Amino acid sequence: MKGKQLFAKKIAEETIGVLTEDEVLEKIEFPKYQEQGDLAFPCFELAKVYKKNPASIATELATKTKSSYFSKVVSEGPYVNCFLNKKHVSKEVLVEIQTKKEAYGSLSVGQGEKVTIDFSSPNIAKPFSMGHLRSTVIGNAYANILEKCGYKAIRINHLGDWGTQFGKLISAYYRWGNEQVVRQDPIKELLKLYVRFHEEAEVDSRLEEEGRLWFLKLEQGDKKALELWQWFREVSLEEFKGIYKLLNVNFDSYNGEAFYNDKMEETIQLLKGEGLLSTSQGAEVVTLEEHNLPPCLIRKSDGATLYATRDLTAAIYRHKKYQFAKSVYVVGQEQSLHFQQVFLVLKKLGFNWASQLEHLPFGFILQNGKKMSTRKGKVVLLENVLREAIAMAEKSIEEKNPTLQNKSKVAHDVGIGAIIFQDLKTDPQHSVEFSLKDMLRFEGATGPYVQYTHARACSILRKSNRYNGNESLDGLSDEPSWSVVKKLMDFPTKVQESYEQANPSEIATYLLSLCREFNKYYAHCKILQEDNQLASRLALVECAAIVIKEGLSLLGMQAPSEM
RNA sequence: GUCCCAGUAGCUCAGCAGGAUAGAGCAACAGCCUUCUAAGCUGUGGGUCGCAGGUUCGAAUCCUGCCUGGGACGCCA
Repeated sequence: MKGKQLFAKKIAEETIGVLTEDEVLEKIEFPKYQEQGDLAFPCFELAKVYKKNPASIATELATKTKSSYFSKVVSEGPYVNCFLNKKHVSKEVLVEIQTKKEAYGSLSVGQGEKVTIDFSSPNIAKPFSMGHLRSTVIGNAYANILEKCGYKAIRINHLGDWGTQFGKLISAYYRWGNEQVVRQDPIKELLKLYVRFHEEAEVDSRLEEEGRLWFLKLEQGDKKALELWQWFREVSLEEFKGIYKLLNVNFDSYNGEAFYNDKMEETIQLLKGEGLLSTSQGAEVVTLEEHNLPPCLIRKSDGATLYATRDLTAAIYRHKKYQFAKSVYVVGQEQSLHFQQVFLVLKKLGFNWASQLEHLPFGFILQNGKKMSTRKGKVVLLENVLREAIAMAEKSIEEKNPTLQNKSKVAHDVGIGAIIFQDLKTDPQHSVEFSLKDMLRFEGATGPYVQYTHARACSILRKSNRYNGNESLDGLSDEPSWSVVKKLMDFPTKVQESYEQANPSEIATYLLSLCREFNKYYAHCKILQEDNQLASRLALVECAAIVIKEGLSLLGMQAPSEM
């Protein structure tokens, strides 16, 4: 990275009055092909100013740009190509990583400020679906990235534990439910009831009515309704916590929608006080005509509250409680309009912190090109998938490394890692077709591939019994190791990009490229070989292990040292 | 109908604050384990970057229109 800065400085010195150092820095690119060097500066812009052809400008600049940091600077067509001094730069990079260890790549932009991050948020009495998996792993990874950037992340699981759906469920339970049956396998039975409700409601419209009525009762504190709700919530949460344990995800708060019940009246009064509420078709709404958006529904015509009311209340509560610098919602893209509305209503209420709210949408998990639907009962249960992944990892270990210690722990880390990585490697915004086959794949561009690379690196370090990381090194200048060093140099930039774009997949794809380079290196160089480069090679292996482990940790994955 | 998102190799995806020869993985085929973990590495084949215009010295990348798929659009969340 310093090389880039220096290159920019040198170029700027030669183009005084035309380009500033920062402008040069912006234009510098990384050539695609190794023969073209490590850094490149295109001269098209200068050609316009100097009214000369870019190639001759490049030639001129190339001869003038010199530093002990560069091994050579040459022109190639309209580009000035810079080759860094491999030995010099690699030594500096390796020492930096060895010194900073897992703190390598950390940023301080957050300055310890708080960011609340609302993610996972499954619905009570429904199975934990693949869609919630996305929210969970993306949210958790983004929270880790925020922390890497100096923020204090507050992880909030905004449980879907309130709403009309519970009226429907209670109604269904009273119609067809049986306590014994539900106790045996709560979520599965409750889902059955929920699905049946929707099936029957299609032919009998009175059911919808009844469901709404039960929810109203629930909201008014009806004892029987509350008891059932409480029961549904408890058994569900228990099951969810099992999944979080498997995924190794923790929350600072499980305050779901119900938590805001007694706080919503205040929000409604606030809206009323500001004169924002109006009545429309019997419901109370905040109009957003000036933004060309449909109105935000605050209270239904039957007096019950809505999703938006709860989200408004939650935002206000969270700001009061945490004084966040940012508040992020990792929720599916189908809710984009909803968040747009909620954020605008808060702005209309005069909260200047409304601009610090951010919806981080993600795409659907599709089945045959269509969104999965819980209502029709067509869901793939996450827990089964996780268990299957672990079992497959176990089988793999039996085949490949039967004498491994800690087999079950490693199988867990690898199986879960495969699932998490599969999800995080694609851009969150993109919808993805559900594929069990891809999730359970351990070869190629997968989590286990990255973990395996790490384990290999660790294995070498273990075998080099004399290496302790304190040997003085003189750097490496061969091509295979240089490719790895360049990747290692990229890590801080990637951390920053993944933060700025709120995109964990930046880290995942980066790790794949680093591992690819490392594995090439591993295949082509004998590392444990007694010569005067041994310490440098081992340092390279150690640094690769550090960065891979830290990268995986940002994604919420473990990095076993053997597998 | 209005708005949002996507369309890159047979499949899954990178690349998209414009830049040199469009990259991986899977699948197919051909190789590499008496030497650091073969969950790996090497090679071969495979592309009108949805279509048509435009901006630019230069477009997969930016703009406009169209086509295709998905989603959202008042009492679900």
